[in-house]
Amino acid sequence: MSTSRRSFTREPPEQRKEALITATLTLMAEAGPAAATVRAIADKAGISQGMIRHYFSTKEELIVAAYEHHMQAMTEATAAQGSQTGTAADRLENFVIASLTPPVVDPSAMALWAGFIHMIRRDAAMRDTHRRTYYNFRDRLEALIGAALREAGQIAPPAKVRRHAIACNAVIDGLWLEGGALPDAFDEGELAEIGLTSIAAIIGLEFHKKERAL
Amino acid sequence: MSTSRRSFTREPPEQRKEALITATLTLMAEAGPAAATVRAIADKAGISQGMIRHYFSTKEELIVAAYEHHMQAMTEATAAQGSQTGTAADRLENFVIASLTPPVVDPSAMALWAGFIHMIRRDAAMRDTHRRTYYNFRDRLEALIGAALREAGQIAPPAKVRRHAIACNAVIDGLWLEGGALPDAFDEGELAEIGLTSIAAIIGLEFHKKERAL
DNA sequence: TCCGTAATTATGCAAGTGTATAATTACTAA
DNA sequence: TTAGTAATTATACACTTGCATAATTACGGA
Repeated sequence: MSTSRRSFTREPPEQRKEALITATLTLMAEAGPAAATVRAIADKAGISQGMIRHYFSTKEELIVAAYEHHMQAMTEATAAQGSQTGTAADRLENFVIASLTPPVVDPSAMALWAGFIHMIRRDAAMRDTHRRTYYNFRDRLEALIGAALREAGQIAPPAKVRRHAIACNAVIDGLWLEGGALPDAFDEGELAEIGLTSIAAIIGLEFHKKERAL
Repeated sequence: MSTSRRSFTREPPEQRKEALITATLTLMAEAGPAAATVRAIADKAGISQGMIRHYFSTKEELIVAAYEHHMQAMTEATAAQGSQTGTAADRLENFVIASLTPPVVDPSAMALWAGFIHMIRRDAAMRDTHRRTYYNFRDRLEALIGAALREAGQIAPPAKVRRHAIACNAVIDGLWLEGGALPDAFDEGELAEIGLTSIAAIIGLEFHKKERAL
């Protein structure tokens, strides 16, 4: 009989990887990057630590995958709420609101992001993910701004729309950051309201939707 | 004679603390938070590791002091360039420009900041420093905005000036972040230019200074 | 000049780290 | 039913970590 090992079932690679990634993100969000050790990750995922090296060639690689996962989740969260229907201005408005309210604005999500972002200077894969994520967000914003301006009958040179997108992106990022870092400093809905007002001023357009319920 | 120890001189506590703090910041900026071990810090500071526990009750305490130091340096850098003389609009303009050009905008400074900021959720002292730093920056911005508006003969309700300050702060933070994270994505002076244009639009004022040299 | 004190160095320690490897076990296909 | 194989677990290893403590040394006041 020898020593009794814990029983296990074989699972598809994608499921195992996802479990490891989720465990990594949970640990990092709850207790910081330092808490995401191979043993803690494996424990939280309910498997043995050998699995990390089996599915990822190194812990570093798992971290990169977790970063990618987190950023994709945030991207999807901003795209979820009806950025598809309605006028361009409406879609832009929804996009901004989604970006500046929970669950996108969230202390855990912000801390997680910060725990990753300092790595982009030293890790090429992390840098690449950051670059891709940033441009993806900004390009979507730029498309919405351009469409909203055209919709309002304004001619907008591409260079100007680009600068608008950079500026609006910065407003959103800044407010998102501050909402995550000091959650008690802002009333509910305040970040979105300030974001919309600022973006309207920057691109020279007004949003027409009625006040949202608080 | 026994074993030969390295010779040393006694130095004032402030000097030792500063050496340790500087070493910590350098290591964290160059190689990330994980590289700032007690041994590496002591080596870089040119003293033995026992000094860390002698001047700080724990490594954590040194990290907090280093964070405080870094944020104060950034604060001073934004205050340096003539935010004292000239019209309020000029001072606001200088403040924004200083915040959106090197050495404030800097990949190392940004990575350093990110390496710290994820700790504010778990460490009360870090959280306190962040809160203080954030409000200090925003309050200075709010004062400048209020003065600039009054100067232009506009009446501005305090609540409105507050919202303006939150928004302008977000623009600056966002641009600062993006400039540090993707230094090649923006031309020299572009961040400051976009920042000034956006802030002018948000508070409804124009900056009159001539174009700055690139 | 010399002694006491505190700063400083050196060393030790228990715990934890990522990774490598060996031992087992579940599942598949014949 | 039974091999074979790949997934999974368990364990070992070399190294690093933060902290504690003992041994030394510089310096100021008598």
